Amino acid sequence: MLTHAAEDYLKSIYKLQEKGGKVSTGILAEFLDVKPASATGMIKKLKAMKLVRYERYRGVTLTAAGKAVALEIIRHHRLLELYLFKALGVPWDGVHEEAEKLEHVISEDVEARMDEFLGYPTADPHGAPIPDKNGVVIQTASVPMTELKTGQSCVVAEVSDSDSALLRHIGSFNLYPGTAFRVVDVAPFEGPFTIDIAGQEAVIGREVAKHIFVEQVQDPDNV
Amino acid sequence: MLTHAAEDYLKSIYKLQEKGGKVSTGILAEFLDVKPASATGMIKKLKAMKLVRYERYRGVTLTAAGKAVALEIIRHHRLLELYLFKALGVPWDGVHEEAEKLEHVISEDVEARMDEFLGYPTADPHGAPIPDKNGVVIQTASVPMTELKTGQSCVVAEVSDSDSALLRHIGSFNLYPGTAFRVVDVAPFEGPFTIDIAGQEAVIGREVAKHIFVEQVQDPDNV
DNA sequence: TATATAATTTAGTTATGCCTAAATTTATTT
DNA sequence: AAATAAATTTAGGCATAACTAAATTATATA
Repeated sequence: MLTHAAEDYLKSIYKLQEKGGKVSTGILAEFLDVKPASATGMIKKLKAMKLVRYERYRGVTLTAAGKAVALEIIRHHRLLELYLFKALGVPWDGVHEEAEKLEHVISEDVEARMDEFLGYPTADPHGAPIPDKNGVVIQTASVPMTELKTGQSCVVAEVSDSDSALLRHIGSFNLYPGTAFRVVDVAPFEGPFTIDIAGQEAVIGREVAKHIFVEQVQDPDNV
Repeated sequence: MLTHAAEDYLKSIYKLQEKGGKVSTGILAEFLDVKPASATGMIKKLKAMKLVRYERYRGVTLTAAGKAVALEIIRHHRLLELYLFKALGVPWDGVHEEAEKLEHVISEDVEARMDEFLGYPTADPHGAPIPDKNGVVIQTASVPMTELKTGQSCVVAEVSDSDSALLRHIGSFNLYPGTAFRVVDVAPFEGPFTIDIAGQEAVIGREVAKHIFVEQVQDPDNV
């Protein structure tokens, strides 16, 4: 069996690999809040287990076996988040931290039971896709809210889940995945977004907007 | 924070202390399937944290602080067992193993939510008492089934939870906590018990009977 | 092309928690 | 009271996973 640390490394490599191919030791170390030397050490162990491809100074990528493990852990994490949210009422800004500990520990049996209880869901409370039992992920094409222009309408697809204070803030505007809104104004000089959410206006700063991803963008001028 | 290993030691010391006061290093090591030298090492660390009282060759006991930690872990474990059983349908011979891993990892918040969901229960699926938030345990006066005589009636109070094959076997007779039965016959020379469970007869060997604890014993001759 | 800077790796250290083997202490017999 | 048996402790190791500091390699700049 893999150690918790090894599982965390594989999960992180997967996530970093998604946006940019090969993953450097430094990026990986930073992502895991660990010194680069520590990352080198773990990468070597993972290579010996044939879970990653690696050449010194050349970065690391997952093998098929490594990717399968990474997706299994991510599936655990996201199913747990949704289960904690729906079955136990844990607030959406708290589920990430809790799932981070549980993901390494639940059995496949319990996972299957949660999956069934939830009706085989495809997204977690933050809108992130839940890989299926075979590791298939349904990716949606979403863009950061920062790319929106005045007048555009869209739906929240996903929100970063790592910062719980940020999640509480976003939640205070009811900007959950699935929520529709329209951009009323974009202030100049990198200014904030004023948006309309079901009749309620809200002002969203750029730093916050970076962490909100939207889809189904409709430009009213082209309709 | 305490390590998982330290929590397991405290839990074990508590359980051994219940039946027999001071706990020797050897007994503790055997219980945890660890070498006595390992137990000595951990005991010293626990003493430094003021969680146990200890003098070499004199055995170990929990301090108030240590007992509080032990009861908290036991509460986690038993609430988890019941939650897995009731909310997710995990069979009663599987909940122990799963809870053993989860007990060190769930937050107090999630524990409180499970407690509420379950309606503030007082016993786990095997009949073991669940300590309350303040560490108060309601002990019931139960006796091993091996002490029963022909003709006596009683109710199952508790069943050992550590051996899952044994639990499956006991479950096949429907001998769950709360189940009433009457002793029809006790075979001589340490022989098996024949019992009547709601009209169904079952033959229970002595090794199995040792792990079943009963209460409310009624001797029909004295009624 | 040479050099400076940044990234990465190596080597050696620390801490936890387990192990075995040998030495020591305590308890039990005779 | 001495010998034996049992329990306990000490001492020395192993594995994991982090760290720091120094050495090496790659990349960018002049």
